[in-house]
Amino acid sequence: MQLTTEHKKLLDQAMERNGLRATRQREQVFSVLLEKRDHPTADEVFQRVRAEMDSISLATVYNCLEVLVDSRLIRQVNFEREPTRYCPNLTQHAHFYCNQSNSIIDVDLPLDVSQQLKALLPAGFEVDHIEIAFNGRSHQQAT
Amino acid sequence: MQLTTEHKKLLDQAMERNGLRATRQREQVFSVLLEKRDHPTADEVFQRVRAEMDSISLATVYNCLEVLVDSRLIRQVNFEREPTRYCPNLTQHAHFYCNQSNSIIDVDLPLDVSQQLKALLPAGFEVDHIEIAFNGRSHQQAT
DNA sequence: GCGTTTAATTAGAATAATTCTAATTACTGA
DNA sequence: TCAGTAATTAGAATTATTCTAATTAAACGC
Repeated sequence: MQLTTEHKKLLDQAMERNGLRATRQREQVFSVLLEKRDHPTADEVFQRVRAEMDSISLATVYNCLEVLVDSRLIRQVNFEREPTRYCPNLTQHAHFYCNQSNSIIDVDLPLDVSQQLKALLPAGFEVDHIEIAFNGRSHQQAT
Repeated sequence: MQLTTEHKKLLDQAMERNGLRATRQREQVFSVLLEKRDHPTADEVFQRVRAEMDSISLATVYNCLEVLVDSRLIRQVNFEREPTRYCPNLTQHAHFYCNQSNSIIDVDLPLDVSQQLKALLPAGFEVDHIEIAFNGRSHQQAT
């Protein structure tokens, strides 16, 4: 699978900005994440990328994921002690972990709700990021 | 350090309820968590308990922590890829991770706010638990 | 109280995700 | 084309945690 020109540009610019190179490996990893947005683990990303680029190593996948996270092109999602998962959804959102299907669903987080959360903090607390994880069951289709 | 009679009773009842024994080790682990509420890791708990009971093993500490979590006497807190931390604060609360001091501060979570969060979910989503982690810096004293 | 059953503890090995290391390969710009 | 730097690679190392098998401790029936 190929990156759309739009995403390719996004990647190129982000790499440029950080003095890094938009390598084939980084493109592929990014592409795999955009293609199937099911919050794969590093190992799952590795399997998927390998289907198209069988020389890639797991270490490179980890490296690419780190670079993409640092460049703010993707987000890292941690849940309990499970392996880290990755998602390309950069809008403010929370995650819902369905215990039944073992899947993760993005939940849109309106600005006013995150403001309200920040308002819970005493003065002098500066927030970089809020991470919200719901845990439960859904009778919906998983994404 | 000793458990207060109140906490001892709490532990005894919880163990009873689950058909488990309130062993010396479990008492000590519980006591250590109640004494210094700084969200220690399993290893830190191990160090602290060992000061009073030098025969205890790390495996036992892990076992005790698991039992206490399962019996709902303590809570498990995960942050990114860091070692799991434990806290005896059972009230609804979020956590603030200060990047500066590397400490964790409990943030009270009013019922109406958690209701509001649950309201973000589409119909058919049943929530067991919401986990909220703030990330940033605080110019306050860390607890 | 004494032996038996069952649960808990222990030390150390095993596991699993991730990071590190050192060597090789690929870009980039003079 | 060459030099210099960045990225990739394979495999070793690390780290938190879990597992295993053996030992110890507690509880129960008598």
